[in-house]
Amino acid sequence: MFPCIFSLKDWERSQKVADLSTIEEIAKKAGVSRSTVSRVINDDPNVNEQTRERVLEVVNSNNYVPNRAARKLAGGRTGVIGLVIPIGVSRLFVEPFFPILIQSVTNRCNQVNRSVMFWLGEPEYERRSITQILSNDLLDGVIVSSLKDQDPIVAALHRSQIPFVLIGRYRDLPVNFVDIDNEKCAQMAVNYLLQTGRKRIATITGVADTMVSRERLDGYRATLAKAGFKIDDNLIAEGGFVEEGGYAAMAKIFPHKPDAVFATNDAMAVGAIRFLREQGVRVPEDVGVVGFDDAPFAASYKPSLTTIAQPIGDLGRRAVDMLVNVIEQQPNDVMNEIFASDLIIRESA
Amino acid sequence: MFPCIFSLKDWERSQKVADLSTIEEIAKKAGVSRSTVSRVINDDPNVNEQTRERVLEVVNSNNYVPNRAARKLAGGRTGVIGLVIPIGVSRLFVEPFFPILIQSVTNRCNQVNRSVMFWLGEPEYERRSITQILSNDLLDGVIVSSLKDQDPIVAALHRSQIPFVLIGRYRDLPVNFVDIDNEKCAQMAVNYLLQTGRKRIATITGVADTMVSRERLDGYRATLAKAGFKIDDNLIAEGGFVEEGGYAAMAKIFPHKPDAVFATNDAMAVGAIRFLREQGVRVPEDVGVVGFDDAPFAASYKPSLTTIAQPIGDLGRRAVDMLVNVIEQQPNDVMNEIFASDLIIRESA
DNA sequence: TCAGATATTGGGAGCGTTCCCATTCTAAAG
DNA sequence: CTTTAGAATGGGAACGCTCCCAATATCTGA
Repeated sequence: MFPCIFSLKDWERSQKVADLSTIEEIAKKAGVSRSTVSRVINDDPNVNEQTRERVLEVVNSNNYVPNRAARKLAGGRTGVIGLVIPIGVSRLFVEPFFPILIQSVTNRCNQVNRSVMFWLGEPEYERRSITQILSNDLLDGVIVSSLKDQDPIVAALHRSQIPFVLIGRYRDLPVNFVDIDNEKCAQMAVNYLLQTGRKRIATITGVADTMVSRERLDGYRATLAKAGFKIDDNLIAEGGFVEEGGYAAMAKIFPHKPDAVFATNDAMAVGAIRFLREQGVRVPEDVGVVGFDDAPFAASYKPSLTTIAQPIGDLGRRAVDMLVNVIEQQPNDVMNEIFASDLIIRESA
Repeated sequence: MFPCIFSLKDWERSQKVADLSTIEEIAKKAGVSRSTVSRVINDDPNVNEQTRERVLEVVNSNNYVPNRAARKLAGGRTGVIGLVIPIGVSRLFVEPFFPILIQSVTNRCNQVNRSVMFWLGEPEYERRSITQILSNDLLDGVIVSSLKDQDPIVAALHRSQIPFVLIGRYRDLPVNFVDIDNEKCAQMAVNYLLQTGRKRIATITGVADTMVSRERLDGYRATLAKAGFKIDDNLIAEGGFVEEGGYAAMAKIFPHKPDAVFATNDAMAVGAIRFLREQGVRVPEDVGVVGFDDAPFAASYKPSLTTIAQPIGDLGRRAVDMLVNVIEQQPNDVMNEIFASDLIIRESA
């Protein structure tokens, strides 16, 4: 179909053609009406089996793809899903969460024959353009990840009536989302540290005004409290989910003599370990470190990271499936799904 | 415009509305015709200045955004640009090149009021769907990065007449592209190693059937030859642009006693250093290592990496600008732009 | 054998734009 | 005061599809 091009000669020979026709042309070739072709390509059951095959044959041999713009305009779907990740460059590059998420969402979309339209985090002044785009256009639905608490996009989405699914819950609003149980994850991490005899367990939190940070911190607090420990605020510091932040947070915590740290992602865990090393502190002998994410580097890092593995791929795939379901079935109730995570025990704690 | 939502009450109160109208409604409100509004929003000069202002006022106050599907159907543009990066997961996660590229492309697109549709690398069987999508749809144009030699997408793009720009040249075909001078970069790296007295300089190449690998290898060969060295094929190994590959390549090269390595990206440089360390070899004292990319971790790695810094952000931005230009001006000649790169000297060589 | 149901098909209308041509308005020139 | 070029504006047609209803073909049972 699409030959490779091996030389300039090939290139010049290769003719510019558009072998794709309109539904009307396909109809004529198949000897049926526009409507019948439309039914075939939209899987309408009310078509004679032989007719369907004949049409399908013409469709395939002509490499016909329906025009999405026309389809949308006529009240149909474009098959385009928006993916919005409103975070800054620094985290996008460093946290493995995002590339994996992006990959799993785009892959699943391809599998279910959808395209992905993409928005990365922007300075505030560009948010307006995002909401404009969302509220009109070519999108059948939207997936949004990593929201901050006061992000106006949820309200915009809601107002514009476009189907959407969040990755990570948003306040306690009744919206569609997929998520992990962050509190329980934190509980697993802290409990493990307690089991290994740690007495002064610190935590490095992520970005302040996000559900995910709050939940992990709540889990940390609750677990310690339940074990009969008093919470020492000196053992809590914010790291913004980036390596440098982990380093700085560890520097703040260190004078208060922790014997373990629950870093709420792996990037910060690495930052923390870097600081500890510079102080001549041994990990895990003197201070145990638990991370979060099971980043690709977590296993090969020295020491390899004990960490919580989120099923990021599952989150992305399920978000797509959920959104497609919302688009097609328009259910009345909101859908939620919580995925389980695992504690991966390695060397660092 | 879009208030934040602070509670369930807010949520319930927030009404679902679509305050965006059609061009016809705007026209009525402004007391002009559909055509005039169309002229205004498309910057047609044939509009009375006062009329233009009046229309603009209505447009803004109603938050009107033209329907892209309708626009496309009527022969206009959608303002959507496709970004295709046909590489596998392993590299996407590891090489900083891609997130930075993605970020710079999407940011620039936002700046020039375009949306980005996104395709990541896929197994071969999905390539078909990519070309299908490209050849029809909502896209005004396409940016493609990181092509392999035999990738059929270029031919498909050419045939379908859609404007496109490549990041990294493709064979010697007359197509629009932005690129760096890979041969010269290799020359810089190797020359530097020569200047520091290295005599047995090895290289770890990337993915075999790509221009970029070939060019860097050519540059390596040419520079050594020019300096009067004989090329020793034992000092050349392929690393596939990933850390593991760099490690394995170094393992192959090591028995042949190199005193320096030009790794054609930073991930492989790190892999190579990991191997050398395990052998008790000191970097840079015993073996100097030069990387490529100036990845975020390059500066903080121990030893910090001497590397070539590509202007990735510039490449992405320029690709967008070039594509927009092609879309709007439809120039007859192809456009190329080569960006300069820098050698960043740090500890590893 | 025929009414009535059911399966299948066809075609008009309309989605919201842009493009193009026709019309109206303005102002300068005769 | 009329004519006319040019500026400004309006509206029909078309883009390619889906939806809906009407028309036709086929089948069922009495």
